[in-house]
This record gives sequence, C-alpha cells and structure tokens, in this order.
Amino acid sequence: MAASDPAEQPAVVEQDDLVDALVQTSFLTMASLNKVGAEHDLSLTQLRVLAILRDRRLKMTDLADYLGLDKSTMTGLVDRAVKRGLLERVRNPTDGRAVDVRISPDGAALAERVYPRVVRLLSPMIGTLTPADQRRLRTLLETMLGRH
Amino acid sequence: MAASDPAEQPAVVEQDDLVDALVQTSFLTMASLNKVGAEHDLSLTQLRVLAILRDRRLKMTDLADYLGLDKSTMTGLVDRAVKRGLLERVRNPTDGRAVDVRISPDGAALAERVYPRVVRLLSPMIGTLTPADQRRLRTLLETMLGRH
DNA sequence: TATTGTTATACTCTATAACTATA
DNA sequence: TATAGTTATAGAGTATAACAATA
Repeated sequence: MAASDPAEQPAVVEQDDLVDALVQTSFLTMASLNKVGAEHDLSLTQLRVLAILRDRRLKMTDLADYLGLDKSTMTGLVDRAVKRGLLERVRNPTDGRAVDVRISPDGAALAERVYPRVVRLLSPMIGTLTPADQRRLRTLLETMLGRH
Repeated sequence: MAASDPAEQPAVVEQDDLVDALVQTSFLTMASLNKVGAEHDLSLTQLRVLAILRDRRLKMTDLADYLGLDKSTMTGLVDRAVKRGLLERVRNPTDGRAVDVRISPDGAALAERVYPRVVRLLSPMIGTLTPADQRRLRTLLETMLGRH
C-alpha cells in the first residue's frame, strides 16, 4: 500500500535514518556512562542499580525484572556491591522468602557524586544544541518514554 | 554568574532532565539491540563490529580505537567471530605487523538480516511520535552527532 | 626503539540448571 | 506445588602486563 504511494516512501526511509541516529547517540551516551562508572570502578549495570535504588527499595526479583536480568545474575551483582558497602540486603517484612535490597549511605553518597559527572560528560554533546532545541529534544524523548 | 541570574537557572535544571531522558532512551535502545543480538547469539559489541565492518576493512588497532576497547580485547572478540565464520583476518599489504579484519559473506548476510529487526523493535517507541516529530528528532540527534 | 598483535591472567557479567527455604 | 533466592558451572567481555614480530 504505502509502497505504491510515492508520497509515503520517504517516511520509511527516514525512519531508518532516525534509528541510525538514535543508535549512534545511544552508544555515545553509554560510552559516557561507562567512563563515569570506570572512574569509580562501577560497571554500567552497577551504576544503573545505584540509580534505581536511589529513591526506593526493591526485592531481588523486582530488581532483576527491572534490569532485564536473571535472578542468579542479581545475586552476584548485589554480592559485590554489598561487599563494597554500596548496598544492603534487608529481610522483607511480609514475605519470608524475599530479600529487599536498599542503597547504603555510602552508596547514596557515591550516586550523588556520580550524577553530575554524567551531566558534565554529556554536556559537550548537548551543548551543540541551543537551549530551545534542548527543550524540544527533551520533550520528544519524554514522549517516546511515555511521559506525557 | 549564571547562578545569580534567575533567568538562567531553569536552563541548568532542564539540562538535568534532558540528560535523564537521554540516558533512559539510550537504555531502551540498547535493550532492543541486545535483544536482536541475542536472537542471533551476538553480543552488543559483536553486533557493533558487524555494523562497522559492513562497508570497510580495518586494522585490529583501528577497530579497537573505534570501539574504545583494548587491543587484547579485540583479539578475543575477533577470534570468536572468525570461528563462527562472520569475520576474516587478512594480511595488511603495506604493514607486516598489522592485521586487517573484514566481514565475511556470511557475516554480511547476517548484518543485513539484523538491521531490519532493530528498526522493527524500535518502531513502537518511535511510532509514538508523529512523522513530523520523527524528522525533528532525527535532525536534533544528527546535530548532536556532528552531522550537519 | 616504537608499534602491532597475541598470550597469559584475573575479574566481572551473564544465563542455565539444580538446590533450599518459604508460601 | 509454586515462588524467592542462592549456588555451581560455564562462557563471553574486559583490562593489564609480558611477549614476539615487524617497522
């Protein structure tokens, strides 16, 4: 249908270009996150865990689901973070099988220090846009994220 | 300076929100790439290597630099891809120490199959935007990527 | 001497399968 | 029986240090 309508064709081609731009931008963003993490001996996943637990406490399973990882992977991930004093395991009050994970004071302090670094590392890229365009980009991204 | 000017303050706060949206979008994008990769037993890095080598041949060192990885990491990465018949090591004609890496016919075929899958997996997210907004987003991202 | 690539080593990340404890 | 979490295991990704071959 669209293939036979010349006016529709360009939209499809352009979607490829948008995907390409999105992927490239994502790799750049991930590189910055990786770099900031490396400064503090944190993997991307560890960094993410800290960010997630900054304002909530989650069961192992919920954390795994959130990250799209297997629960056995979470065990090791949390183990190492606990050993470093960044996270704490807490008994879940309502379910004897469950284990809640929460951020420790040290972990929270680290998370607070890390965040500005991410902003700083990404600012050269973001700074290529005018403030007005930055607002437009934010709006477009938030729409895609389902935040209306 | 900016801190004492109330009119400047909001721009800084909003940049935090933009960074947040950018990071969240990047994680979603990476999740899709990861998923597509997993369908073909390819890691994100392997997927990236295939994409890079689709239209060029690179020395090990250049490939490592491009990906931001150590050369020793490249050795293992290329080893596994060669073993699977996706890449080929070729003698560099001008430098006896160097090794060029190029994609194999099988690797190229796989890369071609994978690309549409990425577009398809990202299209629900992209589809939340109108075609006009998709074009705007693409332009903004390409500006950030330095493509003018 | 400097550069290119590989090897040896060690650690993290990841999933699968099997297990224990609780519901 | 089903769910939550851990353990055992195996493989991939990653970096550092030491090395061989070439420039």
